[in-house]
Amino acid sequence: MARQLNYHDMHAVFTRFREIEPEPQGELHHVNAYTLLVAVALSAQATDAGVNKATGPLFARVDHPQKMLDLGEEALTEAIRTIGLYRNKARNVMKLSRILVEQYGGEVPSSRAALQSLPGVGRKTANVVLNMWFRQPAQAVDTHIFRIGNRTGIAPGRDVDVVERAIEDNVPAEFQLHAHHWLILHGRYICTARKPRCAVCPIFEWCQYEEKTQ
DNA sequence: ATCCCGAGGG
DNA sequence: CCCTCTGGAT
Repeated sequence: MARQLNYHDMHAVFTRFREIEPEPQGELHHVNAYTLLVAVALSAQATDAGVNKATGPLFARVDHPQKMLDLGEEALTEAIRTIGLYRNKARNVMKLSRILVEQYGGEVPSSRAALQSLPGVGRKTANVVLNMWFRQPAQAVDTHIFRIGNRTGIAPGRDVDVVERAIEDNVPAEFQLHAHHWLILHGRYICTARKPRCAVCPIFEWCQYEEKTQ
């Protein structure tokens, strides 16, 4: 496993990310806090492109938890069938929508505890909503960030909560808010799981990945 | 540790 | 064919 990069190298790495993309954006389609929450919940073990394909038509009509209740679980299941794990996801989104209507006035709560108490919403999903909607420096650790953290030395750790803490503790404060999307986009397009594109990697000189090419 | 699960890429 | 994709609940 890679060693944690020191402060100097961490600063250099994120400075490079910022030079390439000053305002990194997520790629999950959404129109408000509710649709963001649903989109992120649907994105488990699925690609953003795959989720967007299903949520485009869905969110055009359903952009509020009450409308989701009106739509019904059968129709939702059909609408998201092309996404993986669709039965569990449809069931969870229906339950979650009911809770939002009955307990939160149809709004998406802004506390981690409230978010994580929703069915189908774990720590990662809660962190993404906290980061993207409520603009908190929450560090969601997904498959990309776990892989990259360990390959590069940006945030090494055997499990996700160790990686999450490594990011909180070692990413310089000025980069905390955008760290999530910089790392996601790097993982999606450069440091891919299968054949990482080391030849075009902007942080190659700091990377500790033992199997890196070039 | 296992299950859920379709789409896309190699 | 096999692997991967912004995980969560049991």
